[in-house]
Parts: sequence; structure tokens; C-alpha cells
Amino acid sequence: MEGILHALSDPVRVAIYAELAASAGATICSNFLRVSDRSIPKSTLSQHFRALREAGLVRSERHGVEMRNVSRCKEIERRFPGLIAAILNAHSVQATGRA
Amino acid sequence: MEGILHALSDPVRVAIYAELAASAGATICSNFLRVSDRSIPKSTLSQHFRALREAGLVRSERHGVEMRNVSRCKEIERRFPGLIAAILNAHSVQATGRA
DNA sequence: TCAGTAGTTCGTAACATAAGAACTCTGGAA
DNA sequence: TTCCAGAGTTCTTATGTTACGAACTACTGA
Repeated sequence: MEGILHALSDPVRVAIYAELAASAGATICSNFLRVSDRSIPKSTLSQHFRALREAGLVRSERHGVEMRNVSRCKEIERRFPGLIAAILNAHSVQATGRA
Repeated sequence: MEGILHALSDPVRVAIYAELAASAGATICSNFLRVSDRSIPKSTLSQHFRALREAGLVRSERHGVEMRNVSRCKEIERRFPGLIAAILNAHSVQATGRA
């Protein structure tokens, strides 16, 4: 649980996770080389994905040359009901400046 | 918001915060020199309280020689509805091993 | 086999955290 | 007053963590 909070206490990671959670299908890592109008180096991005995976927030699998990522909302919801929803909601409140 | 998650991603701080949030009145710092059966040095504890204050999670005021701390649940609830409740719930799930 | 794209790992510099020592601040004796 | 003890804070340093460029691996298509 602390791992989840720690992973999502980084602005880049929470932005990535929010987008993964919102999208129905899978998204590849390099879609996030630019996040919130900021460019992220490849190596840094790779570490961010590792953090998300190790916190159990995301599952990644290779498909050919690329890595497809999906959020694991459902599983976390089962262990910690409401947690992810509250965080994502807070994130969007914050992003849109009160919403 | 990232500040809140970061502050609560530490096991000592989330334990302190959970206890503050649960208690009706104010609690002084030195009540937490022992947390979850672990002894915390004074200086470290002071830093933890600083982190909680700077994240806006806690308000502290001197009363004579001691420092009384209260959680600021209500204010955070107004900006980020459900966030604190979900985190505290997850924390207790975790502490009691599924509850 | 070669080239190109997608990610990972390694090394190092910058930053953050933990805890002991020394400090401040307050209230109550002497 | 002056001194002391208790509650917190600040300083210092050792240890951990993070960011990112460079070098690497994995896969695919020509």
C-alpha cells in the first residue's frame, strides 16, 4: 500500500497512470516520452514504468518490439476499495484546478 | 496532492496520521516516540511531523511546553473528496490483514 | 546480416532521508 | 532572577534514492 502511494506521489507517474487507467486498451511506453508538456528521457521513463510495475499498479507485456501497458485497477480495487478512484479523482481536481 | 501521497507513503507517518485522524482531541508529538512497536528518535519524529505539516495534513500548535497536533481531514476532504478516507481505509485493511 | 525502433541497465552526480549531538523555548522550582 | 528539566527543532554526516546520458539488449523487417 505504501508502495502504491509512493509510486503515485510522483507527478509524471500519476499522469501516466491516470492516462493508462482512462484508456480502454493498452498503451506503449514511448507514448509517454512527452508528459504534461514535458519531455522525459527514455531511461527515466523506463524507471518510472518499473516503479509502477513494482507497486503492482500496472502490467506490461511485450508485443513484438513494443511494450504494452495496462492498469490493474480492478485488482487493486479488490484489496483497497475506493483508493484508486479517490486518487485519480484528486489528480483530476488538481489538474483542472478545482473540478 | 502529490505532497499528500508522498507524506502518507511512509509507514511511520501514515500510522501517526491514522491515529491523529481517529482521535477526537489533540495529541502531542512525544506520544509517537514509539510507533507500531518501533522506537523513533526525536529528531526523526520531528522531521516526520514537519512533513505532515508541509503536506497540509496536520496542524500543530504549541501549548506551553508541548506541541498539540490535530489532523486536517475536513479541509482536505473539501479539496479532494474521499481521498483521506480511502487511504485510511486502505491503511487499516493493510494493518489488520484484510478487513 | 544489417538497420532501425523499443526498452533496459549502468554509472555518476544531485537530491532526500535518518539519527545523534547540540541547540532553543517554555514553565516551574530554588 | 537564575537554574533546571522536558518538548521540539536544527545541524551534520552517513546512507539511500533518483535522474539521465551512454552503452546495452531484444525484436522485426528489409
